[in-house]
Amino acid sequence: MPHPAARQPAPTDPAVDRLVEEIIGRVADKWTMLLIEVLTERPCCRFGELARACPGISQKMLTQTLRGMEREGLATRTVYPVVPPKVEYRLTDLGLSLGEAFCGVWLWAAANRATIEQARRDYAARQAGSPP
Amino acid sequence: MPHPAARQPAPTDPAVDRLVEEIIGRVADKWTMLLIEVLTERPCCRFGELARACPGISQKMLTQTLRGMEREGLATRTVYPVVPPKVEYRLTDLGLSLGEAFCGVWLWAAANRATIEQARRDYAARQAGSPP
DNA sequence: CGCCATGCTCTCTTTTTGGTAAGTATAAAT
DNA sequence: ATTTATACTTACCAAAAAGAGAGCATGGCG
Repeated sequence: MPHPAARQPAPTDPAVDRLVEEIIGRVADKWTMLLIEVLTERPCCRFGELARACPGISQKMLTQTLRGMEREGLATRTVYPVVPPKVEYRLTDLGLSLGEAFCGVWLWAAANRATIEQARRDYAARQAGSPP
Repeated sequence: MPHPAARQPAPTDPAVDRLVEEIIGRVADKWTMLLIEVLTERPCCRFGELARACPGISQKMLTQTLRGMEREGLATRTVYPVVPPKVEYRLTDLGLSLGEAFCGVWLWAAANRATIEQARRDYAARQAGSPP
């Protein structure tokens, strides 16, 4: 999605584009982003800690998201063979760098919040006004 | 999701956080991103042009995504009352700036493509190796 | 007259996603 | 002997998202 001027020297290879889109699709979901945020602030967390830090997430989604992050190389999972079980999660450098990259979108959203809310109101007003 | 060091002067208000997350959820989907890319490269497109530029998108999804972008203030929709119908879409400044913000993630994905693919292979190998 | 082009909109079906709840393993504590 | 804690996994079900395909409006064209 880069601005033309910002695109890397490499030519726009459609195959690369598709791959990048797929990666973004896998990586840019709500829970992954939240977990990256949590793990950036507290670099080493157990499963239960993460669950408490993500209000509203179900165990299933948490497990699923963490497994996905592990698969994509964003986080590591360390199992201590003790009982009761203990498992720790950390971001990899890759995960950390994704957090930084996503930072731009986060700041954009924060900065343009008011504009977007106004746009929604305008849109709603137009919808209500024109049909009659 | 900002890095602690990069967070804006404003304190981390949880209400703002939730709003920002919601905005990102609405704005950061596959088709919206693709459309922003297309409309950045070719600033004024008709519906049919956009459909052709997004291989695999259904009419329904295209309409739906464009309406969403209009609602959030990312794009404008101009209807020419002719027959057959003619409708033109353009990015707003907000839409353009989102493209720029998202550029960071795009570049991250492009730059780390190989690393991620390797991570996936490693993960798959670990899965295949340990169960037995 | 009949057909085409365009940008939808509507309905129906399939796929995907996510929630809930129960089950598992095991050592230590009571 | 029973309970507790932890990190899952599995089965089942409901809701949401997406795809397929038909229908619509209408002026110009042959």
